[in-house]
Amino acid sequence: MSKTTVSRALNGYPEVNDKTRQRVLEAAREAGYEANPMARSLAVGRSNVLGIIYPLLPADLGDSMFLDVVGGMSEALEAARMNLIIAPVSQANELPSYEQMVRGKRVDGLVVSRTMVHDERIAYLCKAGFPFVAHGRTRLDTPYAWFDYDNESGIRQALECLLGFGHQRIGLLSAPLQMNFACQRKESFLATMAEAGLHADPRWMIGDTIDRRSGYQAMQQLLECADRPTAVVVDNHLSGVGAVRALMDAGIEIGKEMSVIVWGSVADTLVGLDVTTIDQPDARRAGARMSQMLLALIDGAPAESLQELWQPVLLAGATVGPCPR
Amino acid sequence: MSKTTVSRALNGYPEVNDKTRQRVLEAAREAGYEANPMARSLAVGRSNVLGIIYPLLPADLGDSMFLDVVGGMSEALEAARMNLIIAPVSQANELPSYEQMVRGKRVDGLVVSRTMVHDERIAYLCKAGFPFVAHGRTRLDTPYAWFDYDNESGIRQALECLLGFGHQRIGLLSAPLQMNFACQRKESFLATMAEAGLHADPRWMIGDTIDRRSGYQAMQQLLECADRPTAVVVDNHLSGVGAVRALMDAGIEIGKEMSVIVWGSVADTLVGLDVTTIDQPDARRAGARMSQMLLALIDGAPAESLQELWQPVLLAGATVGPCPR
DNA sequence: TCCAAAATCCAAACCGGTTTGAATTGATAA
DNA sequence: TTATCAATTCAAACCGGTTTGGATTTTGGA
Repeated sequence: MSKTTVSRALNGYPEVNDKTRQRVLEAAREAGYEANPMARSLAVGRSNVLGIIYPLLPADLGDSMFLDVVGGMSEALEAARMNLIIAPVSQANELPSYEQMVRGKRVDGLVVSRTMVHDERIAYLCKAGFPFVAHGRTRLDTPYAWFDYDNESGIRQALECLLGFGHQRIGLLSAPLQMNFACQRKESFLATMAEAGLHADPRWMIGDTIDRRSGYQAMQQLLECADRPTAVVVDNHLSGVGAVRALMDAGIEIGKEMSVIVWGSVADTLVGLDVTTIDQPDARRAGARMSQMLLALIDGAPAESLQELWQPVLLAGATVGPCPR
Repeated sequence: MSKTTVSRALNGYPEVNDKTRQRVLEAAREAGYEANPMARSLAVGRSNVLGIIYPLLPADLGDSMFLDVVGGMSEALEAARMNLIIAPVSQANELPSYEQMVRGKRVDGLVVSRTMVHDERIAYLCKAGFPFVAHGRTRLDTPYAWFDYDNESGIRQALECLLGFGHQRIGLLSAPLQMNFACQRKESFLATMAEAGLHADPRWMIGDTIDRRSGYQAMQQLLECADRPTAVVVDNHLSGVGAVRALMDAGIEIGKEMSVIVWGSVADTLVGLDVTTIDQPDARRAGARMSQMLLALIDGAPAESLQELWQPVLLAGATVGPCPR
């Protein structure tokens, strides 16, 4: 029996007799044989693996949502008999890792997370013509596949809520503005405030708050303002945790003296305080969707047909109350 | 110029003229050439990749320590020009994934996390003679490489602390006892209590508390006891968060009416409450160490020389106080 | 019964590297 | 000058599969 026939029998090609196929399958099972995936992907030019390059930040980042998204991706891939790998890599090596992945053809497609406004990783993948789905958008002329939550809508919901409670002096804590989500959320913040005829005081908008410590410090800084705001929106949940903690430590009554809305689910993190949040629901389903999009892209679907915007939801908690005085 | 020479020039073999090597390197750089890792590992039988198979639990598990460990592993590997991949996989497919990894030789070695008392994954890897390091120990006759924190010492420290405060009625919330750490911690708990001449009431020892919800419910159950304990040790941090929350909701004054010690850093999670914890310091360094151990193992070091036990540290917080009257 | 078409099988080429063993070149010693 | 040995280089085999193109067998219809 030749290699050819065995290969065909195992891969379900039609030009092999049923009886022969049975014999082959039987023998394979008995010997515990399984094709060497290296050899296969070398021959076939496809690895049946999708990848995520995960940049390791210096600070802590217990990004619980990340694991959910990955979980969803992975589940969806099991049905397609594909695998997912995560390659954690120090931030400095991120771009080289992309080049390595692409040139080495270790994976058939990539998911790019934490998109920047101007993202060299995405620029590289576009230039190289390598299939990818961006988790979050970026500034780019050529069409590309992306999945994102609607930053504008989320901020608008939050501000409408605060405005409804009579707040007029509203602050914003932003992640670094090179990050696309931070940029979009800030722009939406400014636009919505302007529409409402309100002044967005620059002293109330603090940037580069991406972890607990910086969130804590930013809120402290805000509290020192002579005429501090009566409400604050925090654009990422780690900063949100720090900011809330700063309020607690300062003895400020949250939801009365100062209202707070945080983007991202703090519910899991902050025990004993029901924070009003802008929530991105269905993280797991989102991951599954991204897998499907990437598979479709690899199968030749046009990138411009693979762009999806999901809606965040404002979850009312106890950290928003009427504007004091 | 032949393939042979090029291959040797790029891989730094000595039997190639310096002038030739320079020419090759130059040309390679210019063409942006890089060897196809598939082809290489097919030929060489080594992939230069280490792996972790990450079982996706049904419930949430923002296991922040996991990311730190992975970060440390990855950093240590960059020096050795190797890569790390994490393959997330649904729990049911875990063992098949191990078989696939091993047979497919996709990785040169594996780290097994969340070890069980009787662990079929480890049994399989031993039988297959595949290099691995266990993150946590297991019950096994043959020697194997492992890295772990000293469960007995941690529990002993916690109990000595509580005993020092005069507590005698002490409860324990345990993760499922098939998990090795839970089993060891419970055994240490029983042993230490016995040594102190104290009775460990079965009603105060609750099992299967592995996430926030189960931790919450377990603590509720404990509170319903007619003669409830005055102190509780929780053997994992997610349950700890739930347990603390239950105390808060029940209006119990933590550290006065009820003392609590939690294994694992809750510090990040519980804002506004300084929990006494049994901490496993240096998660990042621990990851790095595990990488080194695995590399040594692959290079032929004997498994029995690669067993390392680090010491947890009791971090005093505000959740432990004198035994109430 | 015989022929064409379809079904089935196989040998060989290929994927892109590494490694073996032999051949060529250059240098040193007799 | 020549024999000897080391330094270089290269052709070919190999890793373990897939795929092409031709050969062989079966099937179906005239």
